[in-house]
Amino acid sequence: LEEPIKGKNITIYDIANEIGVSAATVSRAISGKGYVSEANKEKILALAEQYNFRPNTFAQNLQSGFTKTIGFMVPHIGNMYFANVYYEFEKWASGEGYMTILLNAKDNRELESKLLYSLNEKRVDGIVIMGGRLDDVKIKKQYINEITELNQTIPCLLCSSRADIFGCPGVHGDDKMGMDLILRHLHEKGYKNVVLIGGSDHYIPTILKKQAAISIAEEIGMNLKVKWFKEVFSYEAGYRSMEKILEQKPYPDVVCCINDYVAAGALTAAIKAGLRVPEDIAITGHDNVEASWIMPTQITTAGVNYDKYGKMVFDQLFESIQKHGKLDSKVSLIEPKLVVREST
Amino acid sequence: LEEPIKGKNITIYDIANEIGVSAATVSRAISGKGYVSEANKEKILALAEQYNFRPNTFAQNLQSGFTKTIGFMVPHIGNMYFANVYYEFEKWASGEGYMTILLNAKDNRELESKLLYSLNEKRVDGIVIMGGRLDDVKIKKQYINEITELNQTIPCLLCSSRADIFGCPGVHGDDKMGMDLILRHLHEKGYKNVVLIGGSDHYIPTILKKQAAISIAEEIGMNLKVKWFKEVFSYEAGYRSMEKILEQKPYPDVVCCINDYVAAGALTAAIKAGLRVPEDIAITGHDNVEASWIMPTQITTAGVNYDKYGKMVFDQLFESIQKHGKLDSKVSLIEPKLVVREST
DNA sequence: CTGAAAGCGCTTACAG
DNA sequence: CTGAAAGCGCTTACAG
Repeated sequence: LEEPIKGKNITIYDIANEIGVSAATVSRAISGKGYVSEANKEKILALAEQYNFRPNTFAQNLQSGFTKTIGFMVPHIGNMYFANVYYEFEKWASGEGYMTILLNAKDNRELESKLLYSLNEKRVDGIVIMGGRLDDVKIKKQYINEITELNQTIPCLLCSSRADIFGCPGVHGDDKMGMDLILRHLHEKGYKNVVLIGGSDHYIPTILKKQAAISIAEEIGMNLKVKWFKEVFSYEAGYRSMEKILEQKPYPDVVCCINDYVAAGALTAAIKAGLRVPEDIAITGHDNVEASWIMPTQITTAGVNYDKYGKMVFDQLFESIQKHGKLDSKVSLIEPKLVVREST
Repeated sequence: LEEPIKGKNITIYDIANEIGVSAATVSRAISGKGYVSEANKEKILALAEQYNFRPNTFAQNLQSGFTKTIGFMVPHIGNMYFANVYYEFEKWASGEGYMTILLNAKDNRELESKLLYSLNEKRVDGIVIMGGRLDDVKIKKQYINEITELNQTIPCLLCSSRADIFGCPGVHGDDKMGMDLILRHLHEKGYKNVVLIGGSDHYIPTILKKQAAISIAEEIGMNLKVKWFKEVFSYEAGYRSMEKILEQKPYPDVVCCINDYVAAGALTAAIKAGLRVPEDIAITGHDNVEASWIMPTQITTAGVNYDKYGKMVFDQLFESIQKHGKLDSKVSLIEPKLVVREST
């Protein structure tokens, strides 16, 4: 086998010359579009194989205008919630021949803008955004416009319950239903006094959970208090919040946490304080990430169907790409499922 | 401000026509390379700004041959070891203007081949590979050749201690030193009988740890047994292995786990069995991922400096890109650091 | 300092 | 079924 000269890539012209046909014929043979005689087709494909020929993607892109590349921006891929969605998404995306660029925006709003800008320059075919500014209660008009405008050029899909204010389609977990499942489960188990921790009134998802919790608790007759402390979302937040809660008796029967990281922290603080979970105090989480099942006392949580979530994100984005970003800005909700474990 | 017509992208020709200069001049003004009169430059940049003009990346790529894109293949981004390295890598990569395509190979050797193939087609500027076939003791010649050949076209960087057999540069944690740190720490603490679990003789990294453990234990005079059970690497593996170990008395003083997931499983099994950690039995992990510090009994582990690891991976790959893949196949080891926690 | 022209590698009507 | 030609949008010697 002759090796192509290193550095010089094989092109359709090389193949065309060697066989004595035109580049157009080679192109047809390789792409499988248009007529080519069987004889020529065979010769061309054989030589292409031999030279290990790959059509130059840029040239193809330049022609088609598509990159078959998608941008995916998360705050931090080390957060298993994002990692899980990404993993499932990538499966579907690569199934359709898309490659995905994964960006960590580090919860930095300026950086988000920069990254979106470069994704735009890169001319990806579509963009998925999770977290960051999407969840801010107070959000600069400019940060909204940026995404609205971007969506005119490149279809965007937002993992947010209020994707519509950005004029984009959205996919999000049904947090209200999640709270509902958890509180009704606790109610059935006979728990009466519940405290909700780990959120803040600066972030949409935690506000929605809070509102849902309040109205459901009222409906089923549970005594619910919301205690937002300084730290939010994290293991640390859960740990500190639980410490604060245990400063005053009587303790609540159960502590509902805004997510599983908070729950893991709360669980640890409870154990350190010498309490038994769930006998002395019960704990619930949200999202069903690794943190919830890895704990020695596994945590009851509202499970996200990540497979469905990732598929929905891809499907919606794909549809929007087909429609050149003209997909309406409706939000698809992913139904959670109650996962009962040892902590309740 | 006039909006460009939707769908029709602004090109240097549009700008050139409107101002009455040639496309070449516009190109020079925008790229900043070559001479342009101040007067023209100003007009051009102003109009570019107004139209929000972005040079078409494909056209540029077609010209330059570079994509400023890197491919990064891991078995599963939901494993925090990979997520941590990726996160740090991406930071440095985007600092240098590279975007990174993240691929999950799902520990499927065939899929790995496919993904590498498409990365090749995509003409990324460089490729990072973690896990998968790199760690197999028995590896098909074809799987080795694939990477060796790929590295001729696209510089590859392997996160493996034996990158050299693929003819590629490598970066890897110094597992031998990690075992050393852990065993000496245990020795100092007075532990005598240690069992190593969670690995298998089918995977290079666990074999290296095993060999290191055996020779170090002998050197410092500890009694070490290696117990590989059927399952490996995972929380489940740790849980089952610990169960097996607790079937027979006397228990070892301490169980060393091949990684933190295994350690988390082992810890949980020990707690379920009514043992106190570390009083009744001590446990250690490896890698310092979330699983090690999130447990209510935090796990002593060999900490990877992920920041340094990610930077080294990028630096080496970048250097290899500069040298057109002609970087020698030496492996850079990242020094671990002992992280002492509650489990010992 | 500027423009005409060639070239990067492919695709796709169009004419035959 | 095939080839000549134009075009995708940019860059870069080259001549002026």
